[in-house]
Amino acid sequence: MSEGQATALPAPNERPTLKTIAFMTGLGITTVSRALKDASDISAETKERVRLVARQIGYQPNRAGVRLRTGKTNVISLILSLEEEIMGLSSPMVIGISEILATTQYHLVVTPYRAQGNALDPVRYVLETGAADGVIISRTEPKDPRVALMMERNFPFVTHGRTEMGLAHPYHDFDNERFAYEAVRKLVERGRTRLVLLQPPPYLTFYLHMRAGFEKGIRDFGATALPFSQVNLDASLVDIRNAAEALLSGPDAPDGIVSGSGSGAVALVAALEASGRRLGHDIDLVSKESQMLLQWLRPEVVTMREDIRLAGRELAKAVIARIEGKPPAELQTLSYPIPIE
Amino acid sequence: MSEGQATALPAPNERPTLKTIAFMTGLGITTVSRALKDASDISAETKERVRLVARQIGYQPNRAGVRLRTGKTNVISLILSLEEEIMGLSSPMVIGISEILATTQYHLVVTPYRAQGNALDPVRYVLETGAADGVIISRTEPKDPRVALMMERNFPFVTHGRTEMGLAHPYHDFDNERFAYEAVRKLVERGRTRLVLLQPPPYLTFYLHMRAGFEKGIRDFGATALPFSQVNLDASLVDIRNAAEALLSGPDAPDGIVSGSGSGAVALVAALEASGRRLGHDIDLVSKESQMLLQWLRPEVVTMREDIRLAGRELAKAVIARIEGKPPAELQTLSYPIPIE
DNA sequence: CAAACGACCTGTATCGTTACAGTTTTAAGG
DNA sequence: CCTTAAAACTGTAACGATACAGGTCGTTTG
Repeated sequence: MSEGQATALPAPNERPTLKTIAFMTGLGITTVSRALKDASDISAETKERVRLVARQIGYQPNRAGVRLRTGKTNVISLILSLEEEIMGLSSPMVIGISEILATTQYHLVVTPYRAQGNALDPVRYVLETGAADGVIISRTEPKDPRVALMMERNFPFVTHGRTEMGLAHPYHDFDNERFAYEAVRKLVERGRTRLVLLQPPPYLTFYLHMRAGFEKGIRDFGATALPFSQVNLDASLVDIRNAAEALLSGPDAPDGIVSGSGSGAVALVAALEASGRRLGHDIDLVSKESQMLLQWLRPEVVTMREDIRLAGRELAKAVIARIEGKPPAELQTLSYPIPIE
Repeated sequence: MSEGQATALPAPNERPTLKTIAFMTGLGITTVSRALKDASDISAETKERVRLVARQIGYQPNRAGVRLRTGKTNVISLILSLEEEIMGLSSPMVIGISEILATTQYHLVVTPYRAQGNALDPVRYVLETGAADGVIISRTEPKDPRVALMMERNFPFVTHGRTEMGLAHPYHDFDNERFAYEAVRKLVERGRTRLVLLQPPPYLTFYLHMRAGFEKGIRDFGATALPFSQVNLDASLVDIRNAAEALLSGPDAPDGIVSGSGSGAVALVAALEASGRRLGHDIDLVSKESQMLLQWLRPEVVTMREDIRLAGRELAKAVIARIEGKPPAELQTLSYPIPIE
C-alpha cells in the first residue's frame, strides 16, 4: 500500500477532515473528495469504503473550506423588513423556511433592514460579498429595484409577492385579489352595500391586487366603494383606529369593512365599538388573518386565513430549485385564502 | 519601490482582497493584513495609507478566508423551539438580536428544532462543526443539559431564562416571580380570593419562578390558590379552553386567573365567556403579554408587558461580551414586567 | 568600528476543499 | 511485442487570510 497525500497523521481528537479519511483508507485526499462526490472515475468499491469510513467517524465537510474554494456558501439569506415584524408575519415564515432547509445543507441567515428606503442595502451586501447562494425578499413593489438588480446579476432569489416588470422570476404570493373579491361577496351576502377597504400601502404590488379584487367585487355584487385612504396597513394601530373613528362618524360611514390584515382589523374593531356600533349587527368586518387571534376573541369578524408558514416552505423550495438551475417561470406559485369554517 | 508578495495583477472587476490593496499600495499582503488590524509593528503612515485605499475600494474581508484560517465564524446561532414560535415570541426576539448584530460583523443564523427531546441536537451540531462563535438558547430547564455541555466545552452562549445548576453562565430573564406576585396583588385588590395560575410546563425553570411568585402573593395578600394543572402554556388553545371550561363549571371554580402568556389568556377569555361570566364583573384575569392584542380587544384583561425585543438586544449583547471574554457572572440581567395603566 | 537593537516590512506555510493535469496499471488492438 | 486506451487513482496549486519566523536598514552602544 503506497502512502497517499495524507503524509502527516491527523490529530486524534480533532474534527475529521478529508485528510483523516485519506489516512484511514490509505487513499489520497483527492480520491476521497471525489469518492464522496460520487465521481465517475472512482471505483464502486472504493466509494463504498470511503462512504463507510466517513459515516463511521461522522465526517462533515468544512463549510469554510468549501466556501473558499468553490464560492458556494450553503446559505440562504432572508431579508426582512421591520414592518413585517410588526405585523407578526416573519415568525411563522422563518419556521416554514427552516422546515425545508433542515432537510438540506443550507443554513438560514436573517437580515432585517430598517426603513423602506434601505431595502436595497442588504441585497447589495449579499451580491457584493457573496454572503449567500440565494435570497428571499418580500414586500415587493411593481417595479422593484431589488428584483431588477438580482435579475441583472443572474443571482438566485425568490420574492414573497409579485412584480410587474415583465420579467419572469420565482415568487410565491397570496392571492390578495381573490381575498378581497370574496370578502366583498361575504359582505354583500350579509346585506352590506357601503364598503371600505383597509388597504396595503400603495407602492406595494399587493395593493394593486387587493384593490382590483375589491373593485371587481363591488361591480359584480353591486355595492358601493367608499374612500378610506387616510391610513393603510403599515400605519400604527392607534392611527388606524383614529382614522376609522373619524370615518365612522362622518357622512361617508360604511356598513362593511374589508381589512387586509388581522392587526388592522383589531384597530378597526376598537374604532367601530367606540362608535357604538355592534359587529355583525350594525356593521360587518371581513379580515385576512395569519395568527388565529381574531377568531378567538372576535368570532363576529369574518376571517380568511393566510398560511404564512406554508409561504415560508414554498419560498425555500423555490430558491433552492432556482439555485439548482430550474427555470424561473416554473417557480411561481400562488396560495389561496382559506375560509374559516 | 520593491515588488511585494502581490506578484500577479489582481483581476479588475473582482471583489477586492488583501492582494488588491497590496498591489495598489506596493506593500506586502502581510503588511496590509497587519495594518488593517492596527498591529504595533506597522508605521502610522502606512496604516493610514492602507486604510484609505481599503475604504476607497470598499474592501471587506472574505469571511471564508478568515474562518478557515482562524476558526472565527462571525456567526451567532439562535436556537429556537417551535413551541416558542407558536407563542409568537421569536419574531420580536430576532429583531432585537439583529438590531445589535447590525452594528457588528456578526451574522445571525436561525436554527429551530422540533420537539423538546431534540433540544440538544442543534447545540451539539454547533459544537461539533464550529458553526458559530456563540449560541443563544431559550426555554431553559433547572438542570439544563445544553448548558452543562456548553459550559464543559467552555463555549460562549447565553440563555433566555435561568438555570439552577450552581454554574454561573450569562443569561437574560424576565422576572416571572415578580410578574405572578404582582398579578396576585392586582387580583386581590379587585376583591378576588380564589385564584388559579395558568402556568408554564413544569420542567422549565420559569415554572418555578412563576409558581413561587404566585404562592408568595397568595400568602402575602391572603388569597386561596386553587389547582389548575390539567393544562399548561404549551397546550393548544383548544385544550386550554376546554380545561378552563371544566374548571369553571366545577366546585373549585376560581374568581381570579393569572395567565403566564397572552395567547393562553385568549383561550381563557373564550372559556370564561362561554361559562356566562363577564370579565371584570364576575371574574378577573391578569395576563402577561408581549404582543399588544389583548389590550386592544379585551381591555378588561389586566396585562403586564414582557418586552421580547429588549430581551433579544440583551441576549445579543451578552453573547458578544462573552465571546470577547467578559466573565459570565457579569452578564446576567433581568427585566421586569411593565404594567399597562 | 563591530555588535546589538529597534522599527518596519515581508515570504512561507497553513487552514480544508476542489479543479486540473497528470501517473500508474492493466487490457485491448494491430 | 509495441502502441493505445481506459480505468483508477494522485500531486499540485489555488481560494483569502493570518501566524510565525525571518529580513533590511538605520541608529545606538561599548
